[in-house]
Amino acid sequence: MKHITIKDLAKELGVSISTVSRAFNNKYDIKPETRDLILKKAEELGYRPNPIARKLIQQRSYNIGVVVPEFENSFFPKVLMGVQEVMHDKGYQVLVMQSNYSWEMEKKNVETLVDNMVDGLIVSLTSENQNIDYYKKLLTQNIPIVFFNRTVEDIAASKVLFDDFKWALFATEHLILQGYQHIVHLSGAPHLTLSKNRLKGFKQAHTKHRLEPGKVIQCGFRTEDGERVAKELIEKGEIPRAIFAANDSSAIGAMNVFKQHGYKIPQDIAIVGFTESNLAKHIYPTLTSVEQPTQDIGQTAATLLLEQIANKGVFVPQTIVLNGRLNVRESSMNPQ
Amino acid sequence: MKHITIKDLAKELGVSISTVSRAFNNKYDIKPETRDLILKKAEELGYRPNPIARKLIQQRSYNIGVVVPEFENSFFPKVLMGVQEVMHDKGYQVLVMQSNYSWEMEKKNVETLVDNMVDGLIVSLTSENQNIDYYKKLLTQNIPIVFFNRTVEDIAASKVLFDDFKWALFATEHLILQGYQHIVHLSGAPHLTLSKNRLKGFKQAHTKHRLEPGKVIQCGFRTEDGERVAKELIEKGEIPRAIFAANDSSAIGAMNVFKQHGYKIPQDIAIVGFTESNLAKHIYPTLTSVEQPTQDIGQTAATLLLEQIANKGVFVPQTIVLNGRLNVRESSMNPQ
DNA sequence: ACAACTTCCGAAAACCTTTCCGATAAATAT
DNA sequence: ATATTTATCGGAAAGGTTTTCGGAAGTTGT
Repeated sequence: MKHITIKDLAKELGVSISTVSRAFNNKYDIKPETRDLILKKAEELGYRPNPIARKLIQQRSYNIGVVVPEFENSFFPKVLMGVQEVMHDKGYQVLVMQSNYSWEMEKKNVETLVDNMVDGLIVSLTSENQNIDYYKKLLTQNIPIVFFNRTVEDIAASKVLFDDFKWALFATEHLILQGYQHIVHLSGAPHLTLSKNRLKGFKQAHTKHRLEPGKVIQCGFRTEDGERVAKELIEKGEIPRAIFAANDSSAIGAMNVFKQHGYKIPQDIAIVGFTESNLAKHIYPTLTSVEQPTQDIGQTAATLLLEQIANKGVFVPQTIVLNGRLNVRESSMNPQ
Repeated sequence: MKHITIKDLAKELGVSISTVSRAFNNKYDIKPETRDLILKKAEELGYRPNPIARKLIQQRSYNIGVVVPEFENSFFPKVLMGVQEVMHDKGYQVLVMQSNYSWEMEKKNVETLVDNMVDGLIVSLTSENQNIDYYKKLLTQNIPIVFFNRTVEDIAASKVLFDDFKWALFATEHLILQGYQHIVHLSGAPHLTLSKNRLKGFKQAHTKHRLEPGKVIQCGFRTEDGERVAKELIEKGEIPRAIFAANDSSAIGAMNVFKQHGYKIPQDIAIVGFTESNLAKHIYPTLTSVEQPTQDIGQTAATLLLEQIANKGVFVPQTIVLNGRLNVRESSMNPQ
């Protein structure tokens, strides 16, 4: 017993295929009574239009695709929630693929999504150097894309971003105002704009408060990166008074190593992180961190994409920058 | 300028459509030279077979769908990694949908996935009572499904499970062997088999060691559930010597509340959790917890599904139970 | 030299829908 | 009463591929 098709339903009712189709897409040129009749019978037989065939002829799917590097940290899952919320409201389904920080896989993911005729894409780049020509080509083919979180400057697409510079400045300033000097920055993956901007913010805070430029250590985003750097610092005997890390994972990695070696947080070393992992308020001591409006990021990205899908062809790329919050916790409170 | 189709490519080369198709599906009845010629030209023109059309006629997609309740906790993302690993190896793409702990959404997700002609499904149930008739229908329609983590007994599908009973017993036993008595169990959502089994394990540990039955408090899986229960216990003045929680989130919630009220962990109260959240080894004190083989769960689920896809029609449902590990940490170490 | 295979390829059907175009009958206008 | 519009429907093309079937060569066997 195979799938029941529109033909079966039409024959069953003694009407033509086109009429059934009209009923399902409720077109104007069908008598309301016959429409109801068809819909009722369809329900009865369990008929549902085959979306594959529909996609093939309509060249659209009412699916949108989201591509993220990972969802092990809570950041991406949370923005995903935002995306889903508005998309489901509008009758879209959300297909998610993770690229595992590999740009080859990212490309493959985007390709399958496009091949599956998603009506649009929301993507957070794995690397800013790697696939951008491919994305530009996609854009010229008029496929709606909005980037978030990790993007690249010179691409004419909509983006929803976070003001990394501003909030890195605030975070650093917070440390300065707490009376800390000689702050060290553990910077993120150097090729990402967000790393660069956080670094810039760190530097700007120093010049603003007429301090010597703070020390910068190339670190990375993973817990192990933070651990490694902390160990190096301990070996060299260069124990900083305060640390501003480019994200929570590296902050926590460093913090743990320092704790293991007997340093007290924040008495000996103050620490602030970035991007509010869900560890921040549970770890000991609780970690001061910049919180991004994750849900909101997802929602605006989705809304932007929807607009773009609606006015296909005649849209102007928008860049929306969202606001955050600095959650001050124990790890950065100067005890004196 | 539209998509380039098989027809364009055929005309360009002066061969028939069928020959081009044969080249791409490398069938036996095509001359190797013409195949190479076609493939080269295709590369040149940027032609790729339209998967929608292909799905429509082949009734298969080389996509598989995964439906999970959420991916905010690291559990599901990690099994997802396992799934992706083996699926990508075999040339499958993985579409992920989250049902947000709503069985209506779960059903919708499964429907879109099926409509999109995924070759199979891997799902973790949101509720064990709600959609199971629907799943049974799917099964009779010969759609390969494997369940994991949250499943239901009387359904003839493959499952990959964890021996919650055994590991709950071990976890409780660990507390007993550390010298703790009067252990309280914070149980999970009562309608889930995994909650029941963890509860059973808790009880079994007591009878095995000839102890009074331990107290059970209906709690839930979220951090707030643990917080609520802890507050209630404090109000009533019934401070337990040890707690075995049905998962890490509730354990952590309870732990935080107790800590805030001045109780020392583990000196005053020992705690062990379940399912090794990524908080466990970062929180203070570090949390003893049962670790599930997440990656492995994903891999076996994927392998099982692949088998089932291969021998469609003539397969016997398999249930695979995987082993875990008890990570003993500070929160349960009896100081004396 | 002729039959019987191989090897390679083209034509056309099939997958399931939507949509354009035209047809019929009823309703309105003249 | 005739002409024109409106409401409703059916036929067929289109979307892009795979696959079955049959045919034209070339190859082998006797």
